[in-house]
Amino acid sequence: MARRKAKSGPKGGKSASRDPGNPRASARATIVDIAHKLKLSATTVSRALRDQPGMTAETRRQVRAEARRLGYVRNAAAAALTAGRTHSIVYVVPNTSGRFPSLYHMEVLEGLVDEISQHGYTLTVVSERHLENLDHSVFDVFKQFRADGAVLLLLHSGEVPVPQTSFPHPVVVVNRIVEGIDADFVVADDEDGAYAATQHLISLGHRSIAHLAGPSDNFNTTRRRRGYERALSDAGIRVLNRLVVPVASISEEAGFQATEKLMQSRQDFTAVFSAVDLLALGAMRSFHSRGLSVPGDVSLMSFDDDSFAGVVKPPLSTVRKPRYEMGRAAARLLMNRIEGRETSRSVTSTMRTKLIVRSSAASPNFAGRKHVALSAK
Amino acid sequence: MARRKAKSGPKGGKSASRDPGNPRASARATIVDIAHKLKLSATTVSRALRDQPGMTAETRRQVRAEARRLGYVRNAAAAALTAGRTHSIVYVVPNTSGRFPSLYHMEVLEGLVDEISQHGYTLTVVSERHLENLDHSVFDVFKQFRADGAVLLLLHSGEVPVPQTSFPHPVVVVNRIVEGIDADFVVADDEDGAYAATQHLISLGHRSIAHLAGPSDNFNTTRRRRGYERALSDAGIRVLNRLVVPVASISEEAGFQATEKLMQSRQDFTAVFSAVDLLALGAMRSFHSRGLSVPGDVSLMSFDDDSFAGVVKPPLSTVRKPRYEMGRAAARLLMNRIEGRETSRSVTSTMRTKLIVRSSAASPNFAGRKHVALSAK
DNA sequence: CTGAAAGCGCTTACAG
DNA sequence: CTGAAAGCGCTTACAG
Repeated sequence: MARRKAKSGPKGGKSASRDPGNPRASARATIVDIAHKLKLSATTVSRALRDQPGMTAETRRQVRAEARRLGYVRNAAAAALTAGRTHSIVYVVPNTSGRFPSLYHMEVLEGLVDEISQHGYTLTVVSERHLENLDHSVFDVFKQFRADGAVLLLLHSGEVPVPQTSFPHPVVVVNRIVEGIDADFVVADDEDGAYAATQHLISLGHRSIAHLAGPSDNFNTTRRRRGYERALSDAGIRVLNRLVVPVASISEEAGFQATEKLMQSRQDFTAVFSAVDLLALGAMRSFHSRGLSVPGDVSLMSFDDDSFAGVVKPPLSTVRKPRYEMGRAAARLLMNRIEGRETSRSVTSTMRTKLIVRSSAASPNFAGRKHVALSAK
Repeated sequence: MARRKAKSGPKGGKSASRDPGNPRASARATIVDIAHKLKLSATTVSRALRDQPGMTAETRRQVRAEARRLGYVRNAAAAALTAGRTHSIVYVVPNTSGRFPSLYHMEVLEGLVDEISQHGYTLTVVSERHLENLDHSVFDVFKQFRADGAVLLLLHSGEVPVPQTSFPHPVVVVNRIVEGIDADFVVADDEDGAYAATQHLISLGHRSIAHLAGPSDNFNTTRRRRGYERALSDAGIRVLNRLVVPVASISEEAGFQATEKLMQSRQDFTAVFSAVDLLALGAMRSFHSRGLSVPGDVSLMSFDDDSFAGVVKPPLSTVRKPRYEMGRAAARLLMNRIEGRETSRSVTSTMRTKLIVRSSAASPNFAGRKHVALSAK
């Protein structure tokens, strides 16, 4: 006979929980334990537990009560094997290098977990690095892992290797829109956030506003630049290319260098809108090194609300993406797809950003301020 | 007959990958696909794939080659169901409120994922909040989720509800040691880190060093205080209780208040060792508001290397825990337990901290400095 | 060194 | 409204 039968005693190995020889074992109740107790079939129990229609309310009630008494928890492996769905979502952890991505993706992850667990789903985390070691891209995640859906947080700029085949399960891409892939998207309205930041500066009285622009192949910073330009235009202010300094990479040093360059070009301006907080940090260093005060001599606004933003001197006025909510939104999109409520080809959920007003921007003090152009060394 | 057979055609439903009617399906190859191709049994294929002994090198080679050709990936659900182990680890995401915990647990998580995926394990993330909604504590994680092990990052101070029964699978607790629970532990050597920080101050010439102490029920900050006291004693400096200000909760404001209190008590000191970066931030505010310069008039050292530490003015000298490495260490402990290499009752892995010297601490300028005691308002 | 058979705990057509 | 039977894709004693 089968070894398991032999091992688990007279009851026929139906469940370790009733095995007297193994009192302290994991002792998981199964669906047939419940069925036996109630003199029902496993089929009925299974249906009752999954809220399937076609049964007395009374039967259902009894099954649930018994399940609760026994501390029954569905064996996810068995369910996955038979039903062909795992009730799990994979989240691909990006290869983060800096701090901000880390913070970003943690909050996305938290939103994700909170939302899917309410739907009875489980989150499996896979690292992009691991996928790469297996010679796979993030889009190949289903080749290696079984899940009912995936969310990919895409943090890097530039081209993305668009997969040849369509995905076997729904995919949500967070943080950027990639053309030509069969997925849903969650992004923040970076353009609108940048618009609001710039407008804030304008409403303070600034007319000459420089911009530290991110890399031109970055999905998010290019949209921030558009927001900046649109805010100026809408206020009847000309967009001057010489006030826009593009930056090739995102770092404090890059922000410093870009600002130095701006100063050396002897443009005059009363405010700067930086596409990224980290760049703003470099800008501050540049200003301070020239004895310029923020916001006394120059106002500064930025984007991201990185963890240091509220803590630097002066605290940075900036724009925040709803990171946690973006995670939840991604989860909801996935649930809608998986449960068949969403049938359109692709949906993009664009989330509102939030203007965080701190103290790095103020009205220009035309009379008393040091002209930044004069501070060029 | 069975519906699945009927559905997948003449080959007997062995695998969708050979079903001509469904060319684009998920098309997962199974073990029997490989077996058929090679005229072997599923048993042998299964064994070959799991590196079990007792077979020709040649057979093994063939199986692996065929598996690769077919893009075979083990069906984890089936394997879990039969073998009784899931090859997955649960990570319980703590309820973070502040930023630092978020950063902390992200890096722990990354170390965890990287390490376990090398062992063929998968990471399932569960939130503490979700467990609580189910009326469970973090220690009940196995009641709700099946996994071969768990890692719990315990961030909060104070008592912990020690579980009555032992765990059905290995558990590693990260960030604190809890007596009376059947687990392994990964902690940093906070005492040693604090000792090093204090010693750094002493070697700079400070003899009068105040301490912003964390909550007295916090596992980590109490060890930091011990490190501070031991460093003083070892240097022949008396530990003065009036130079130690305890704080009830950890926040910038609490650090500010504690420092104000210290100043008002008119103690004189030339340096402060703060148990937590966030408190140090409040201390800085207090000093600056009194026109005291750091490190000109007071030196400041801290602990955590929170994300703002390198970015405030002046950049904070502090102590860093190896967060990523702690995640890996937790994973390794788990693997050792699961694979039976570790049999002792409990092992605690204490990780070395790192002194990060930036610019908030310098030699005391006894001649020129403003005495902090005189700055009391 | 290799395989046949049973079983893990569910779910799903199908039949009543 | 309920159940018997087959099957998901593996792994594991057991037998040769």
